[in-house]
Amino acid sequence: MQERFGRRVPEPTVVRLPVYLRVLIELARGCVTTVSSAELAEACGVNAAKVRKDLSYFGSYGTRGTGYDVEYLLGQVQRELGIDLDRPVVMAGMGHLGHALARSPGFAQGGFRIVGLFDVEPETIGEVVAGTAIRHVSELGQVCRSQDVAIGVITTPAPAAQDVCDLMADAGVSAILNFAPAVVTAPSWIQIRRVDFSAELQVLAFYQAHPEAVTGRTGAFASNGR
Amino acid sequence: MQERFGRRVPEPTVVRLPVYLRVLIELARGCVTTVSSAELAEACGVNAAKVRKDLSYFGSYGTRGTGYDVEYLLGQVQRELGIDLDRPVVMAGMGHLGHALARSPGFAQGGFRIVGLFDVEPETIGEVVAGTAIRHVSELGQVCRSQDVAIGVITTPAPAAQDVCDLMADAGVSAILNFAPAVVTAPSWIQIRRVDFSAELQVLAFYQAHPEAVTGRTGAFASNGR
DNA sequence: GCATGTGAAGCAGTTCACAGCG
DNA sequence: CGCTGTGAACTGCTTCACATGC
Repeated sequence: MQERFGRRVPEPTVVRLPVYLRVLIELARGCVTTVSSAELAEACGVNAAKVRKDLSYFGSYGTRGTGYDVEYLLGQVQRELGIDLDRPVVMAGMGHLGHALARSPGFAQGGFRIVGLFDVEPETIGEVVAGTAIRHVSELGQVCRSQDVAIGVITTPAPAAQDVCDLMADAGVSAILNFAPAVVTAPSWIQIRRVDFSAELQVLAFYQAHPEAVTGRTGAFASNGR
Repeated sequence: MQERFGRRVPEPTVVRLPVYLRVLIELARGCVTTVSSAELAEACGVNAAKVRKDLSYFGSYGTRGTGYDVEYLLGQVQRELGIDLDRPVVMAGMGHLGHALARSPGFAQGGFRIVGLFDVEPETIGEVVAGTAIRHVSELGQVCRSQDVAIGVITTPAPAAQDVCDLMADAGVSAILNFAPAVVTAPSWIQIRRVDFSAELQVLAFYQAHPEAVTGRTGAFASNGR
């Protein structure tokens, strides 16, 4: 317990951390001071054992017989997610999706700072979104390098996604969040996560067509009985 | 082999199907007629054994010694995903994100048909997006019931998400795709998938802070060596 | 000969169940 | 006494490796 390095953290655990964080913020806002693993689990739609195991990868943050102190646990989860650090981010593709995401509270809230917004359309270039002017994508490399940007977000149409990905890779970006409906490839040291609207719809459609295949997930992505 | 029911399909397999579909469409467009599991795997960023196992859940679509016929496999994957069917969908929350998604090609392409767009802002109501006029959210229930809508998409700000979810649940929707940065709950028979921009960023941030924890995923969401 | 399809082996994440401690 | 923290059991996805069949 309580080792910053050592125990390998399973990816599903990492993916659940933001969910815990969101619920903890909600609890703190509601002036709840203490929460048990069972209550936290309920609110996140997971089970209590999973909550305890997940948290145990990072340390012993609870009090036996009582539960977890909301404020303290909140701080610990934030620290684990590295939210206290400042993380410059660039985004390419400033259509509606780019606009929506650039303005979303998720950025500032997570310690992410937009240092560059890019597009190719002459009429959008110069427009200021979330306090940053949209520039031509040809400037992406220079901005990334000068500001030491590690995270890039792709919100272009599918055909442009791979080109933008290549630009980001060349500019030294080491993590890419790809919203374009395309599979992009990059050198193996670059971490890519895809967020794919139509793929998600298709998964729902699959389970509509095959109700017998529904895994009774009570996971972070599922619902549970009110 | 070749049983519509019987073998349980693992969820990770279901999630990969849309990726295969996307790559197959790309191959077909490029007039590629045949593909091996190794080639398909390469293009999707997974390994060949996984491709073969995944496809085997649905039938024997390949030819030994040759590979898979692209057009035929494409059709089979589409059929498995139920894309041939017509699926009415409603969406609530017509800000930038709603606009972007409503216009995205993922809808029509996947057999999804928008039958209702909803918001509460007087100035957006009446606006026509993707051929459908935005209505007040109070009409959501009536539209869902009359058109037998099974899939709902939530693109509202976080505070409205649970209310909209409740409306959809009451209206008989059985699958919800939630883009709002909030954890919503619904009766257990409703399937919910969350798509959370800031959570994804936070996951990337975690791995930036803990490079040693990176699982060498060559998954559908990762990259591989060009 | 070559690539699929698939049991069997391996491994990772989940769940159990209880010891430990406030 | 209650709830956390965790080894151990379990479940299920992934990977292997090879028989099968074009």
